[in-house]
Amino acid sequence: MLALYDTAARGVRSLDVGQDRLFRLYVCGPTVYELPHVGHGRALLVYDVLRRYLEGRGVPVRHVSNVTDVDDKIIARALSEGETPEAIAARYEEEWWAASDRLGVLRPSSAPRATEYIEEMVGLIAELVAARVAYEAPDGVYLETGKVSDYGLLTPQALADLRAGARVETVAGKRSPLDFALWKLAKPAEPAWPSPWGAGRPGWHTECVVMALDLLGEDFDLHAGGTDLRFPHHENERAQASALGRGFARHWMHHEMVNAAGGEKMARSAGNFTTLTELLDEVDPRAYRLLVLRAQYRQPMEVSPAALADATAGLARLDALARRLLAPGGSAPGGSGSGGSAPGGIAADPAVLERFGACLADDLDTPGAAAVLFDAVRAANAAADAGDNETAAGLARAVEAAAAWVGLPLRGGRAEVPEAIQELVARRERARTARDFAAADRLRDELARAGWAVEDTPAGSLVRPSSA
RNA sequence: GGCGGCGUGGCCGAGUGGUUGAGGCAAGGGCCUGCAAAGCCCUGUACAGCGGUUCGAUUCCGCUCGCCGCCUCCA
Repeated sequence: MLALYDTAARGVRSLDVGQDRLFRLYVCGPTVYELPHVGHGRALLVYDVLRRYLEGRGVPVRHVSNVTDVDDKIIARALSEGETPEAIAARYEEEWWAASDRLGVLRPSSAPRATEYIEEMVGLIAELVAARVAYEAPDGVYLETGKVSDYGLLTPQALADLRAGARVETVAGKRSPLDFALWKLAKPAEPAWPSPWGAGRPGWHTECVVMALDLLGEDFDLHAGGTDLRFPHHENERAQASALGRGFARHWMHHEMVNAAGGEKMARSAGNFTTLTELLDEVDPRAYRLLVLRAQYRQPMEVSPAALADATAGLARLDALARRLLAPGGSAPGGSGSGGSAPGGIAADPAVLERFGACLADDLDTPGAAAVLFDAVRAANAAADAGDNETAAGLARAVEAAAAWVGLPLRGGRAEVPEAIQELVARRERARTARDFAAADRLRDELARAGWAVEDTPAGSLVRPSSA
């Protein structure tokens, strides 16, 4: 029912999922110190699709995703903007959820903040110190990675090589460059919490372990995040659990990054989008979802104005199908021939949904699933052209259901049409009936300038906002 | 420097050791339409280069070139 590439196993492996057991998912969330960018959007969408796939299969999912609200970058931002770190974190967390909502991403079951877990983190660090896998240095407490027997599970390269080439930051008292901070002693004016080692704040890698174990328990099903988190973040997370003999993630999933057009750096001046917030102001959020779906999650993906335009066009094709074959009664073109709304009671074509689901189950092959979707669109339109409304309706219903499954609601319904626009449409209809096509075309131009597109169908003229 | 990944038609993007190359966008031709729009039908000498393995490679192996990521900021 689901196979995913597992970073630890370095291959695609089946996951143990079923309707009778809770699927426990942990996704690394954001550090809230700036506006989310398009890459964050991809991350949100990839795991949203995974979750919707499972839930659509009837699998209950507990989805935990943290919010890092205490961190060096937040502190730096606060200093540069003359605000408190708390205010910075609160503001950008709000922006994060706003963008997530606009994308139509389901909120996690739990979204704990790091600052809500300080005591638990101190407790875990104390355990690590007691187990002698962590030690105190002048500026904090470090985990001694050399004492974790399976350190490097997620990291293909030999740790010796890794040590050799890396920028090595010399920290007095650190026993190995690979050792990482569990607790950072506070400098003056920095946010601080009490601890047995002095006032300070937790290192970044500890919150996820503590939250995952607390909210999901040991041996949870899947831990996910961007490839950039594979090392050191995820390696270090699991090192802590491993050092204490706790079972951690059974499966590790990493999605690839987003690139700008042609390797160009994303910049507003280049006409690219940099923040997700900006992007969502410019394009239909569903178009970005479709763009993300059309790339496999383990492949880098390009986000450019051209790519977004492409996705927008594809989305318009889906919406056009919904408009033609799924629109509720009323002004929908009815009857036989080239149009007709779906006859009631027609079920979604099961073969389409089956093929669609099979693609998703196969390492989240969303490009394949999209191909199934668009195949069905063509078949539905062809059936409708041939007057086979029953087949057309079944296929259209399947398209609608499949798209909705991955969080892509289609817009087939008539938009609210202002009275003035309706009047222009009516006048144009009268002109056409009178075969005064010059007048009809002038009215169509007028509607276009007002942002409305007209389509003449056997059942009458339809208008819609020209952007849709 | 080390490690990993990628290079498929105008663009995006799947996929496969073998007579017939998913899907989308764009383009050209046709049908439909008063004209459009939407839709349908048709149209594409692709797999970076060079070697190797093989009866046969785009698909496996090696090398070269190019691009990208990671090597304790990072989705």
